[in-house]
Amino acid sequence: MAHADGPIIVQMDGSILLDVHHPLAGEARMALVSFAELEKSPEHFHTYRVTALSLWNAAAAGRDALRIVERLGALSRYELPAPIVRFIRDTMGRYGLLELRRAHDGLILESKDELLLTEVVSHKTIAPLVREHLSAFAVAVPLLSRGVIKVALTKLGYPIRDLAGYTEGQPLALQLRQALDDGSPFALRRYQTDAAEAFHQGGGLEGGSGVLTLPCGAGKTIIGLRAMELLQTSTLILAANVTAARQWIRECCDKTTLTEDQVAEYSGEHKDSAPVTVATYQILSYRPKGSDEFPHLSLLASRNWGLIIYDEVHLLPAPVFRVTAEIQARRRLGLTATLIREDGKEDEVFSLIGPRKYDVPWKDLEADGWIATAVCTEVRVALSEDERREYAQAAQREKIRVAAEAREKEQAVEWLLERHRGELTLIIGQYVEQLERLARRIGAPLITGSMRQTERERLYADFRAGRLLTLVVSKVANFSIDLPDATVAIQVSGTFGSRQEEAQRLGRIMRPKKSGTRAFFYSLVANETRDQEFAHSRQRFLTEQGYEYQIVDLEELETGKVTV
DNA sequence: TAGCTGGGAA
DNA sequence: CATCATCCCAGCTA
Repeated sequence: MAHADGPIIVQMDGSILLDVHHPLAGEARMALVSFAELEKSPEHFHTYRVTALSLWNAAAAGRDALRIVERLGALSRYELPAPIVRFIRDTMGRYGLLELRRAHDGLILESKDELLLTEVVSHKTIAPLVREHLSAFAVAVPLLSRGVIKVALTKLGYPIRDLAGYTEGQPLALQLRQALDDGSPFALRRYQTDAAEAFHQGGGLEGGSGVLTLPCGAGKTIIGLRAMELLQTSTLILAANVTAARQWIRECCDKTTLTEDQVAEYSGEHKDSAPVTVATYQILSYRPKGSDEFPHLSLLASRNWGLIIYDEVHLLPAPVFRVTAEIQARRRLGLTATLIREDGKEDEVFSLIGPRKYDVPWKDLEADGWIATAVCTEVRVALSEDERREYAQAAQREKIRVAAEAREKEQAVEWLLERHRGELTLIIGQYVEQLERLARRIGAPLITGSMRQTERERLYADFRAGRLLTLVVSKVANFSIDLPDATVAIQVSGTFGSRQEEAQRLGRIMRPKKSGTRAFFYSLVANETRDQEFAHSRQRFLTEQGYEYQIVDLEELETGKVTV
């Protein structure tokens, strides 16, 4: 039932406006995030959109279309447009109309809807995969087509419920430890147990493939280890870089009963294999030039893996997708902070790894004290007259850089450093030249990709120990998990619209602090330029998670008109 | 055998 | 939309 003063407005085109100043805005956002995606987040009204994929994820999580429509109606200011109600019902209703089951030597695709089955199997992407027509309600499909057919049917709009089950994999006994080497007790947090359980439940059929989304610093690794403990089987872990890979190895040895010889690294440096093997995505997608072979992909078939863990699953490269399509009988766990792929292949993650099984909102962890309370501020600076002229004359792509490198950002950095004097501060940016200039000006060391690892570690150690309070870092901050945590982060420039990157960078200051302290995240933006557009695009994911950016002008800060 | 450098990839 | 990371490998030195 619509209310004259509801917080949301559902429009004919499928967009949903949320009045962020409404008293029920928080509640509405929580409801929306479970079945819609945030598209834009300007100051007063945020725009969400229900998409097929967001609805299927909701359906896979057991949500009901009627309940969603009811909830939407209750929060809506006006009567829901009929086409939207229909879209939600139809889309969610299509999830699981087709089912895939295991037969003696292959797979059976079946549906209670005879017409639907006839229609999809005659489609040009599906027809070649059909081996035999068994009845009006079922066709036979070869085992190896399991992944391909799932991708094809999701693209057709009829995602399959995959009930074909899994191979058990080679058994491997392991337990999480009760206490660590230093004697401190080790126990899972509630949401970690729940997330692993959500992945596992349903046991042999539906459970065992899917994605868990958790904030940076929520302990994704621990959840992976718990999944291994639930399954007691040999496991292949795929990580985004060697630092992360080694982190997994350390955690396996520290926090489970696995011994060092049971855990191996498979990377450019080491090509070892063990019941638990950790490999990088890059080595799997390595192809010698001129060749069309992937020499290391055979790792996936080299052992009878019972579980494959995809760390940072949003980074999964194309060749790994292809093999993943062929190993659909292995249990698959995807872990990520955002699930957003900047290349738009979310539907393939959905089809090949599995639907989202559990989602821990950032604000929930904040409320429970597992991550710090973050205060986000967008600080606007002006272009100088010279810069304005340069900006006006520059070609489209040049404009981006001119705005991103606005000199007044340096002044803003100095002001903020003064404001947070004595606190551990990271200054993060995208252009090395800009960062070099900035580092010189404030007299702080700069870390970029070209600095050797040993040198970086020395600076990180100084920073951690508090001997060094300010550190300027390039995109190294997007990747390395060994980067120390700070209480203040100042972002001077970033990749076009990358929500992933913004989340990572905020994550740098999210480790829980001593009680009472807060973490500060500043994003510096050049006024009246494309810098703004990019900044807002980047902020979308965190806005979806309930973070609000206070917008201030540098001038207002300097004159004391506003405080942060 | 280890450690560094540079090229190429995605 | 380009920039800057990363990684892997080959080839070199010691």
